[in-house]
Amino acid sequence: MRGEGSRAAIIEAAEALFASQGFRGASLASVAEQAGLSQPGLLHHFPSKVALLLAVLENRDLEDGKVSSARLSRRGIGILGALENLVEYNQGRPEIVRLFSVLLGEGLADTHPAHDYMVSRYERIRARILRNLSQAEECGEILPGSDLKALSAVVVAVMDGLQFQWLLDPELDMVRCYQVLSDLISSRLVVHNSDGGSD
Amino acid sequence: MRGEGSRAAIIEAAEALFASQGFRGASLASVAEQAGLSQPGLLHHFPSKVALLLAVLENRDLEDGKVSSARLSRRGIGILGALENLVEYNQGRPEIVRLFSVLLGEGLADTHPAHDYMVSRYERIRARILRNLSQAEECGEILPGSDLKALSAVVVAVMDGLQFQWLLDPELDMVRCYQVLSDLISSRLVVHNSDGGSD
DNA sequence: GTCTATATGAGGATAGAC
DNA sequence: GTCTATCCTCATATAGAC
Repeated sequence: MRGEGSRAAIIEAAEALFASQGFRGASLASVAEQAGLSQPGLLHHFPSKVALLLAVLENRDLEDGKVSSARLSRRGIGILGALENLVEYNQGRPEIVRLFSVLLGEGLADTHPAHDYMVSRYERIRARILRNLSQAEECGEILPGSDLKALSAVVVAVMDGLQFQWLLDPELDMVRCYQVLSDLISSRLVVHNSDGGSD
Repeated sequence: MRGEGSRAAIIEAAEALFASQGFRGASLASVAEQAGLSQPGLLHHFPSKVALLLAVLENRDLEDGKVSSARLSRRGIGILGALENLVEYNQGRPEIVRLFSVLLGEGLADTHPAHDYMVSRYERIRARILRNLSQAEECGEILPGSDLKALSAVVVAVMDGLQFQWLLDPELDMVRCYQVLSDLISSRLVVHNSDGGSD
């Protein structure tokens, strides 16, 4: 009981402290304290600080996978609305957004333990959006001839960039900003039939 | 001679090392070594590590000010093209882009010495773009009724977000991606007269 | 202006008791 | 599974000689 409870408490504490101080900035002792045990006690559950970081990322993938598989399952152009939901969802959990933003910055260094994770994360995200957009093009939901690969990168870029601005200035309304992009795409690229396109 | 030369060498070295390792990750000793002197020798020129960081940022503002005052001086909707030039320019200097991206991530923590700098930096950038877009609206260059404040944030967000993706995947073509957004804005919001609007 | 030497502290990780 | 005690390394910063 106390064993598994500790592990979860450690991951939760690490999430919070890596988010607010970064991986480098947060000490194992501070994580341990917040989790309610000693620093060597923490290292009983995770062999090293890097292992703890990887566990935090793995745990996030797990948690987010539950939500996003439901939220992002829409096909074709519906991805734009699904991502808007995600932006709205994220606006309610600044700590998680901060965690990824901070680790994204740190992870740019190719020697950082989160580097490979970030590289594949963005490959995956862009590929997913591209798949939806390509599908939308094939179905005639959007006009052909656009550079959908570039568009995918733009959509991801806007979401990330807005997060940084929002974290620096909580007054900024990410949803409203995202909608500006989404509306531009819809009104310019999307075919608006009366006989619908989504299921 | 050796005095001023050292100061410049230190700032250059710090720029490179803060970019690749972050402010926290780079040690004063490593900066000093790359600048060709000892760590206490470095601290003769800058009283502390934080002072060195602020000097690096100040120096960047100075250097970038020279270029950007020339590049970004276009009025009204011309800002979109000016920013495209900036994206292209940035694609040729990954180290500077990395510096800002890394420090942006670190600077999210409100205790980080670069935090205040980042907050005012983004306020300033958005305000500048908003000013241009408002001007464009008044001149009739773009259709009235858009949320130009949100649009400004979106434009900035794309530029930043693309930089992160590019740093993780140098294959990504930032200019091409930026153009996708720029084209969306132009074709949807910009009034295309035959009698022109820019001087 | 630059150096060597050093003070001082923090952080990650290990050893071994309970 | 958790603790205390400890080791080792590294980093910032200072003192004082040249």
